[in-house]
Amino acid sequence: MGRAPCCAKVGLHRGPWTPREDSLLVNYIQAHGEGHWRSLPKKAGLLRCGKSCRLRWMNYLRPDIKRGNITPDEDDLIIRLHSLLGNRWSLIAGRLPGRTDNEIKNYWNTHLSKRLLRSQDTHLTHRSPGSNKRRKATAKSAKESAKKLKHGNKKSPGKASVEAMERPKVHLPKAIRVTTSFSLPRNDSFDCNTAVSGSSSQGGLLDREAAHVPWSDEPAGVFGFFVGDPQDCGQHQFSNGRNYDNTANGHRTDCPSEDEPAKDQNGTLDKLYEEYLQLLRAEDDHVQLDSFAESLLM
DNA sequence: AATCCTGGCAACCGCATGACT
DNA sequence: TAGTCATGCGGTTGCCAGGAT
Repeated sequence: MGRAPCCAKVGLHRGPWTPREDSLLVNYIQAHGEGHWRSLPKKAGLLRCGKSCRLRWMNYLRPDIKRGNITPDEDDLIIRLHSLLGNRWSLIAGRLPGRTDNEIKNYWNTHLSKRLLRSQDTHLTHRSPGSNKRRKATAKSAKESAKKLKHGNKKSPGKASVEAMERPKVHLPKAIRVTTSFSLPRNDSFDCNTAVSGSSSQGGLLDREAAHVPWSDEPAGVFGFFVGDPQDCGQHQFSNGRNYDNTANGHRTDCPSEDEPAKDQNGTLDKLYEEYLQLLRAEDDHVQLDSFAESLLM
C-alpha cells in the first residue's frame, strides 16, 4: 500500500516552537477546532508540518494539559498500568487526566525504569547500590546503546533483548484499534476526550481516544474499569462505561450519549471488574493478567 | 572558572491502520 | 480492489540546563 510522505520537508520550520507559532496554532484551533492537521499549518499561517502541529497541540498547548511533577499517586498508577499494558503510553495516559503519552513515556524512561531497575538490582542480586558515578555511567551507556540501535535497525530485534536485560518484565499485547461506524465532528473530540477520569489515584476508563472511540459513542465491548490499588477499592468507583468521577480539573468529563447501551452490560462489566480485581490480588499470575488485559483490549 | 558529563524533555521519525476515493 | 490520505502511536534523537570534576 502506498504512502505519501507526511509533508514536504523543504521550507518548513523544525525544532523548538516559538511563542508566535504557538499563538498562531492556538488561535486557529480555538477558531476552527482540532483536526485536518495536514491542511492546518497552511490555513493557520504556520511553516510547520501537520504532524508537528498536532504533536505540539497534543503535548503542550492543549488547555487541559496538567503541568508540574508527577504525583506519587500518578507514579504508582503508571507503574501498575505499565506492568499491565506495557509500553502503551497512550492507554496509560488515558488514565492520567492532563498527562500526555509523551510525558508519561519520558517519565518512565527517565525515572521509573531506572528506579525499578535499581530495586530489581537490590532485590535480585543483593548487591549494594552503586555509587552515583556508577549509576550515571550505566544510564549513559543505556542511552548510548539506545542511540546505536537507531542506525540501520530502527525496529531492531536486538532492542528487545537489551530491554529484557535492563527492564522488568513488560507485557506487550498487540495494539488494537477499536473503531465504530459512528463518527463525530472532530471539534467535538476535544471536550469529550479530556480529563476522562478523576484523580489519578482513582483510576479511570479505558482510553477512549486511544481506542479511537468518541465519548458519545458507546459501542458494545468498550467500557471502563477501575485500575488502582485493590486495597483502596472502597474509595473508588468502578466506572462501567458511565459512572465515573468527572471532577478533574473542573472539566466536564462525561459526554453522555443519547442511547446508553452500556447500561445493558452492567452485569457483564461487574463480573469483568471482579475478575480483574481477583487477578490483581494474585499479582504473580502474569499470564492471567496478560490474557485478561488482552481481552479488554480486543 | 572552565570543561565535561548526565538527565530531562520537546520534538522528530517511521510505521500502522482506518477512511476515503 | 488498490492507491492515497489522515491520523495516532511508540521509539528515538538532539538540545540544554545543571551538576560534577
